Amino acid sequence: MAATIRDIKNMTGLSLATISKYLNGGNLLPENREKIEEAIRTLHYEVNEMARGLVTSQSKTIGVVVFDISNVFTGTVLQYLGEYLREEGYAAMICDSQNDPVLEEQNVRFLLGKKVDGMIVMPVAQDPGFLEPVLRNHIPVVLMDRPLKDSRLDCVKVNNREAAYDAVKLLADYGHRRIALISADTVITGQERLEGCLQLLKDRKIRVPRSYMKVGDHSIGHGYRSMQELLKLKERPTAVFLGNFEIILGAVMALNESPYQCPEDLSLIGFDDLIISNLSKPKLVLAVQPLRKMAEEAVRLLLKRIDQNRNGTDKEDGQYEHEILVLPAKIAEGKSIARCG
Amino acid sequence: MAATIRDIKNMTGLSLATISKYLNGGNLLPENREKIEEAIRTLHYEVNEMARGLVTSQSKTIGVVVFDISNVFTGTVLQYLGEYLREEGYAAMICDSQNDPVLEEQNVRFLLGKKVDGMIVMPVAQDPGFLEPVLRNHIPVVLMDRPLKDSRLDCVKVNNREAAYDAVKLLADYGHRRIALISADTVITGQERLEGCLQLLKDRKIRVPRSYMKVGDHSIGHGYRSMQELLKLKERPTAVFLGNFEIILGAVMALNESPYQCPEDLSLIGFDDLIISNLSKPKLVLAVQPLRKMAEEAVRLLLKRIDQNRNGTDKEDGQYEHEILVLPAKIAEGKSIARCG
DNA sequence: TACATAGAGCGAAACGTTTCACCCATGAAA
DNA sequence: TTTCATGGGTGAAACGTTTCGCTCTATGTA
Repeated sequence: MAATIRDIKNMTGLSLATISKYLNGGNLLPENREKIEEAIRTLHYEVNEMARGLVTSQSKTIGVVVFDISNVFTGTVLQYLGEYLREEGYAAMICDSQNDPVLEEQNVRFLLGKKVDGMIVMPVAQDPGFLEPVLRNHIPVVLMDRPLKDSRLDCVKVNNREAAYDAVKLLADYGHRRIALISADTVITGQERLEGCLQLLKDRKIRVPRSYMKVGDHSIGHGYRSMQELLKLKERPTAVFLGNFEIILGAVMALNESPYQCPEDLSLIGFDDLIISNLSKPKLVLAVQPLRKMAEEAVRLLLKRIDQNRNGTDKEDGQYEHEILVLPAKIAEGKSIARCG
Repeated sequence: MAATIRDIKNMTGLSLATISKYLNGGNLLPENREKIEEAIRTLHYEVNEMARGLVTSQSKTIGVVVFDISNVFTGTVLQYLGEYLREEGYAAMICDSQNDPVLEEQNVRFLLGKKVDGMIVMPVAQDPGFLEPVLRNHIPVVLMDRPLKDSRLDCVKVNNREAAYDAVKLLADYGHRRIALISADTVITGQERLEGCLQLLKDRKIRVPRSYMKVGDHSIGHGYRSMQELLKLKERPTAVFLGNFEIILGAVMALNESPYQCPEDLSLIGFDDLIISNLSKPKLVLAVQPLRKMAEEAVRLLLKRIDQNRNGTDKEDGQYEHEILVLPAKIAEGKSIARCG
């Protein structure tokens, strides 16, 4: 039904090889170039990527596996990933793991069957075992956001520990000593941020009562309940660190329902995207992750690996030194922190 | 590098045809079946979908084009779509149009080049022209959420008009007469909801002052500002209809920052997902869209079309009667509406 | 003039499947 | 005994590209 290269051959009288050369940007006489272009136009010809893929053994398709597609963080990253991949002619096959390691493993196998040229993975599992089939097939993988303990895996992440450290430092610099943390220990990013917070508190010799440590998961509910509980304490904190977007959302809701004001009664600093800073009042001080940059670097790194693979540049057994790219989250100014004492 | 059907042939002594038959679920002697299975296991064989696709001219891939991947509504729909497609062995290639009609058109062409078997589109353009190349190639398309004026296009959507009508009716039934609307006219769904609201107000002979009509877009900002303005009016409304998720988010934030309480001072009813009902207090009354059902039906319909296409069941020129599936949004109970007067 | 060189084009083989038409037993029905 | 269907199996031709090695012509160089 659809036009093929052979139709163009019949129309122009040129050979298949020449037409193929044209399609792949080779040199030919302007005259022939013209002919081919006209044929393509009138025939509505489009390259059949499956045939091309069969011979080049490249699908020009990247598998993307995300821990949860239905949240804003993931959505934003996917948006940027899509952009950069498209620029390079790659399509993204996106699979959602719904925070389920079993589903995640299935996703990886599924994409492998689809012959993707590479994968970008935001993992849910803490153990890299599920990537074994990918590595065995020498398909390049780049992790995002969450590193895994395997020396063969590249990763693009954010300096969670340092950024969280700096965030709490800011609170301390403003004179706060009663600092509460609402964060998560269910994922590595949360753990790292927590570590950063605690490190600073230790460095500054600031004691944190048990009741100020609200460690749960990255959910609206956890943020909401934790903030409610904090506000009920006899000795309320004067400042709170909020570990991610969902936690911020929940915590701010709880605060707004209370009689307390930010920053007069409570200073806030948050970690994550900046959409929220536009809507919350006063504007929140935030450690902002460079999502766009992360996506760009992940794509760049993955495409580099793919290229290395094709040119056999990789060492014996497809082993190369893995790269861990750590991008800095920057503190964006706002008005949610008041001087204390 | 990777094992092929030919390796299996060499290992088992069977013919290519027989092995292919096995792969596609044909009948063979248990003995041979056994042999093949062992060969597959030891060779780590996996079907090369590109070769298969080339001869069957099926990629087992569906293109999904969404107006904006970075919001929760889209994310949730994508999650469900992915599930159902996967069940049928299809992968999803997702493209984000970033609310830009130009990008949308590019996305469609790009996916066409990738030889997708069908497309699911949540469109940004109001004009169906950008789907022309798809229709010309006889690739089935199913629209979601937003119908387009073209008799050849199937669509799965929600009864926005009726649900909005019912939502406002509920407010009226509770005795409210000063009802404000925060909604959008920039997309067809918003327009339909608006129409539903206005129809009821007309039926009940309830007058709406200009200042109660907050028509903008489906954004947090619009919800936030509109609510602020409504609360500043000398004659405040006693109830407000909130047109979608983002508007709810913004409006509730603004309300929480104000001295007014819901539902004592202001009754609320919202349109969209139910994540928010868990977090807002009091629990919001919502017209909930059956997102899961929508995804299921869209996939079912699309796969039906693909099947019809293959079996040549479609009428001359690939014309069949299009289907517009309208699913009911249901009002979910909550506590955000108080009796009035 | 002779000779190398580069550019443009060509034919044919390959990529890894599916599928068509055909073959051969085997066993049941006539 | 012949005929016929049936189940399991086969070889070879597709599918639509890319790519390898070759030819031919024109151009520049000695």
